[in-house]
Amino acid sequence: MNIFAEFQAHVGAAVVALQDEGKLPPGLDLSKLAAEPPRDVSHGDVATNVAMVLAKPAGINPRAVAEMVVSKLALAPDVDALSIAGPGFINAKLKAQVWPRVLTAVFTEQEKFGRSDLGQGRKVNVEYVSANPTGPLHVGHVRGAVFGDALASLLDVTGHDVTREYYINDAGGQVDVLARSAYLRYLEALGEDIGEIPAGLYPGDYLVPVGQALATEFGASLKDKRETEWLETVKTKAIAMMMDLVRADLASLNIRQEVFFSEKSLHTSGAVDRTIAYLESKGHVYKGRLEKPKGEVPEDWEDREQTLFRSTTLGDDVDRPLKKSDGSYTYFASDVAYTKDKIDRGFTELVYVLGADHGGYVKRLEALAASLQGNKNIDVVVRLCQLVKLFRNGEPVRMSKRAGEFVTLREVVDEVGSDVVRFMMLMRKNEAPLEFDFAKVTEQSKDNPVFYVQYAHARICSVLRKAKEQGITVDDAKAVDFHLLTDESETGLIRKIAAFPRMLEAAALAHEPHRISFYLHDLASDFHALWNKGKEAPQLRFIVEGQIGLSKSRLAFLAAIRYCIANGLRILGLRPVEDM
RNA sequence: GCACCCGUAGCUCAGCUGGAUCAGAGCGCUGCCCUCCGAAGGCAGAGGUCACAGGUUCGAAUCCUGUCGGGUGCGCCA
Repeated sequence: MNIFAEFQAHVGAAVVALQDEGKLPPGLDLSKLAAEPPRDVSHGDVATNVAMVLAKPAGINPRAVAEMVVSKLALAPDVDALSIAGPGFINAKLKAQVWPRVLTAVFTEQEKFGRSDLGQGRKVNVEYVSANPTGPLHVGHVRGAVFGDALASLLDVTGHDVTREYYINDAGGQVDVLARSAYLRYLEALGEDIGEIPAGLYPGDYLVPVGQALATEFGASLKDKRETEWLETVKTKAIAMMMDLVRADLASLNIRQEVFFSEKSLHTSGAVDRTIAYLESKGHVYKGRLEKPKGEVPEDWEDREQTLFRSTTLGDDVDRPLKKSDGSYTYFASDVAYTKDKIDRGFTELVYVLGADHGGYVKRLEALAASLQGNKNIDVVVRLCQLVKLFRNGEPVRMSKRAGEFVTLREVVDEVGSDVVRFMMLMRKNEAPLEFDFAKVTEQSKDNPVFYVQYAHARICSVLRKAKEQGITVDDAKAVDFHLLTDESETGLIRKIAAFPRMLEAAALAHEPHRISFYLHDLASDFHALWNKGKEAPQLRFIVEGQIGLSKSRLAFLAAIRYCIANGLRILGLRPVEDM
């Protein structure tokens, strides 16, 4: 149940009715129409901007439009009073009966409360993490991983057909480096003294098990061969083992992607050749020269003719090379085929969650989709996640890339827990940098938002337990009289609950899961306030001595708040706790 | 040089895709609230020229242009 969506539907119907009567012109664009909670509760329960939206295209002044719409809306169910305010806002006060209905809806929908069909089953591909398979994930990957996962869940509950995907960069030079590094560990496992790991190779000891596995599987058979003979074998094994590592890291954060897409497969299947030939036939590929880069010029820069993707005509800054000087394909060439593959799989929205350092990549991804979409309409949504700055007791945590001395994802999760990591990553807009202090996020106080929200949930559970001990239980919404909830702080909370579905839709449209975190913090805050009110005003407590009817309605009300918090937390990928 | 992101209270940040007495929350500071459902909480006070200057319209923290400041990136790495 979404009172705002319902009201908006009434408004839409009113407009149609007025058009039928010839009072409003046909063909008006209603896409900007909104029904939302007013800033100030004293204005009412729902507000709509119809009049302002339609005034100009209809050529009628806003107040007049508002009056016409009001005359129709007066007949709508649940509407108690309407008023026109300011430049033409229509404020509606809803009948008292809606609030009990909201609570009844939550109580019956339970885990499903908040879901919607906003996306109408649209096929959305959410690609996130996609870290090179050369080692365990580190802190730099955490934010994108959590963000992508939460966003995918958010799109899922709002009616999208979501696929969570990881692109494995298993085709470039860095996996050759991986193979050479693993080969050293293989020699080590065979008993050779390998000494210090040479610069340019991966020194991390997470490759030791790979060496051992190679030794077990192949014995000494790879030992005296030339690199060209063992490279593929070692590479395949190493990548497979690194991906197991990555999957385990992700699992520690409760993340499970369903598709792991291999870049290499795009080359072996001929998809890269095919797609580039296709683009060529469409005139998007040509031979030409690029201007010298303006910033720091690479040492080996040379002016040469090359195969280019004409992305500038589709909004990019420069055309993008598809082949290196040695004739092999660039990384971008793989992306051409990969994008085509996604489109062929039926996705019409491609979401990319990338690190902020990939900002320069956005335009070419958009250009790519535009060149490959054919008669479909493909939306590309790129979300960039800013850096996470690590602190411990206010002091920045130093990291050195040398000697594999970076903080791993696993270390962070092991220290503070998956729930804390996830919530903290979502307490900021993705474009804003984020500070993460190991000490603060595990603090058990209101300063810690994760704790604060979980505490509200646990407190509710505590009351429900206590009530049960006293023999008061609520199983059926019909047996509850929600009209008994009349205190301001109660109705305020009910309004907030009623806004939950709308909040989710808005967050999904904006691709901003952090809104859920803020909503939950807000809801928890209102709840804690109500709780404390009961200390001074005993009649506001949830369990009121001698008043079973009132107590039951309060308990059912609490249960509704609980569903809201729990559902929100689950979308963010946290487990609501009943006890702490 | 160009592109993208950011600039809101002393600090960390929200601001619901242009809405209304809208300039907000938390921390920090000051003063309060447990005989009582979990004080691991709550209430109240103080604090800002929304970086700056123009523009768009009924209306701008939000959109456009320019300036200043911070971050990221800029062919043959992935």
